[in-house]
Amino acid sequence: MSKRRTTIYDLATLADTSPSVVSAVMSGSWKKRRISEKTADRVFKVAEENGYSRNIQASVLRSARSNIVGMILPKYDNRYFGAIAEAFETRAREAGLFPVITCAQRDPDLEIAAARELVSYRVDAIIATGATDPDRITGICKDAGVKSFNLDLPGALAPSVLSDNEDGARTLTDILLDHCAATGRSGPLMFIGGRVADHNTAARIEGFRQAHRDRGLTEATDLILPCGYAPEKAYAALMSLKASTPQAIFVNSTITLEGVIRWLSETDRLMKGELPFVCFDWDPFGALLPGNLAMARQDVPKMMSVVFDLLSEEQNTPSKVLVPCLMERFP
Amino acid sequence: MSKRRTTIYDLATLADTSPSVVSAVMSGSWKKRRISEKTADRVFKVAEENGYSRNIQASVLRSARSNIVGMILPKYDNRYFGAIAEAFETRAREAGLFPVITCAQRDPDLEIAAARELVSYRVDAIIATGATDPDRITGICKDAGVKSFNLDLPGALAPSVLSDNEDGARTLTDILLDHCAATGRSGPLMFIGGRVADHNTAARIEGFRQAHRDRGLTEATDLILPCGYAPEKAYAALMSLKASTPQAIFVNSTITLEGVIRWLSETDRLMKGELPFVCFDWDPFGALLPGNLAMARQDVPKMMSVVFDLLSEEQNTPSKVLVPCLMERFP
DNA sequence: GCGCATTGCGCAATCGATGTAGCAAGCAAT
DNA sequence: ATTGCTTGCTACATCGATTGCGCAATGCGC
Repeated sequence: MSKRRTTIYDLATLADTSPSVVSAVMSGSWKKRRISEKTADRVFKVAEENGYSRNIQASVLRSARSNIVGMILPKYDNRYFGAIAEAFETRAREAGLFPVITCAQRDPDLEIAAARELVSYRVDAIIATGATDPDRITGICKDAGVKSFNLDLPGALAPSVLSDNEDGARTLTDILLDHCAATGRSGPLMFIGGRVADHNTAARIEGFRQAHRDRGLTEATDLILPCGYAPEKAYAALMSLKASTPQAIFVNSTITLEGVIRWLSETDRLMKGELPFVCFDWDPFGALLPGNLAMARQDVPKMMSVVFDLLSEEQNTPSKVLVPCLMERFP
Repeated sequence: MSKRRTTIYDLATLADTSPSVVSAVMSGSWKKRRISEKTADRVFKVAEENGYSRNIQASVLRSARSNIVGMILPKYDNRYFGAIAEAFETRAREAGLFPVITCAQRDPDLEIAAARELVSYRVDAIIATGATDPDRITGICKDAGVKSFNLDLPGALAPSVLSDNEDGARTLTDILLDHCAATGRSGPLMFIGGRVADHNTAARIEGFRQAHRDRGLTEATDLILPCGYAPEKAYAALMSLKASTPQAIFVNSTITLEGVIRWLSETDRLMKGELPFVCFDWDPFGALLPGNLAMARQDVPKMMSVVFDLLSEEQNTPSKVLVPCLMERFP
């Protein structure tokens, strides 16, 4: 272990040339530097033979740009964030950048620590996904001259890319209401999951309300339960329901859906498909559960596309892009 | 953007001291280096005021160790790999290391490229998770004097940590066989998903067979379908079933389960819970599907524990640790 | 045989942090 | 007054790659 690694100086000696030439050859800038093909081949050969690997730290130290992009992600425990992680890595590589993801566990302090850490690594940009305090992260980036972007949750100080939550929620609610009308259900709908302070939850509640208003219905406010995202929270909220159970449910995320399903299952309502529901966010198994009418699948590839377009622009001014959700409807 | 960043030289001027002192203070080694508390406080203050952030590239370049650990992961699209990613990040941070995960999309070439890239970043160690060719990765690491470990799939040249696939499969099969006996089913069981060349699939098939042998049964070999992990593959395999349908199914992964469930659902068998199954790997929604008898949940925290214990050891000699699965049984 | 352009390459400074070696000041013991 | 030790700090070389500048050699036209 830990033998000294081959450097451009070693290769220069072996290829009987200078470190500058080796550097130029290995970094790909050798044509611009007018290195002859013959010399370049010689360098490539000895590099190959000696298992040379460029020291990126040294390279980054010297040059201004690091070609590293950082992403702060809350969790890896659902398909949405998993898809974001994969799409991010793919696009970053396509753009010739090295992707670094760091998971902040939905912990505000960890988010800030992660941002500082990424800045220490001299990343060219940070994408803050679902951050609790995006503007604070943007602040840290600005101090260091690092571009920053918000994904999934918007901030006021940097470009933000997110799903059109309001429109998605309106469509989902329409599906629920149509189904109720068709099956002769007339009671109130329930909205469960999320936090009111959370931008996305607020937007989805607004969409939920609007769908009601559009039909001249007044939704029962007491059936709106933004009890947090965690499955246990939703489960507890449902168990302690005082009022009569709802006719149908709008579930705010797949994480919340886990709790809802547990409740449905334990109260013997699941298999009968007795209680129709829709869900914001998509999961392949969740899609197959009885009673599931539709899921709003967020368009991750499109969102990431927009982010990387913004990334390639020179300036880094606040803006907000809404990406429509894809609707997955089940028979 | 891209204003010049504050360095230890700037801080040295501002705090009226030398760069060495600033370096010692910022790296935390100032007590050992006998810097007075007064001076240290002065440095801390100007660092704070100027939003100083240490240049890790410069630091790593100078010192031998980088304190970066890399992980190569196939995908982020299921709970198992998601849990691995999170556990890895958590443990790495606890150990004072910076975690970098890179996703190789189950692509052998990308795996190798990823290994080379991580080596370029001078990582102290690489954990290859579910790699198609772990020994090749170990080779690249050895050339560079980097420690390497295999997770989930074993290699011959580096320490390997994986689930006890054979034992888990045997237990799962026992559950299936018990259920069949109790419900008067006597036909053959089916094993579906995975690849025979894949170590884990082979081990699980062995466990599956053993459970049969232990009861004096001869399982029908033609019902062992290692058709790959992808949902579509499993779906296609099931659709083109010539023989009579099996009495019960052993599903080799949650990814494969997606295809199985689609088939069950489309052939109208799912909701009736007509076809009992078990599954290697766990998923919260999958756990609630009708007919699901049990899932083998791999003990990710324990596996990661073992990996980091090995990581802290001096040598890096091949070995193999099997971690038992946790069984989740459903009523 | 002179001037000028082009080709191919090397020199040396530089990026920012680290740590060894060494120096000056202060104090105590002899 | 001298020696020896501690304290608190500074100077400087170093890690490995990059890059502006310059220099020698060659080709070409006249």
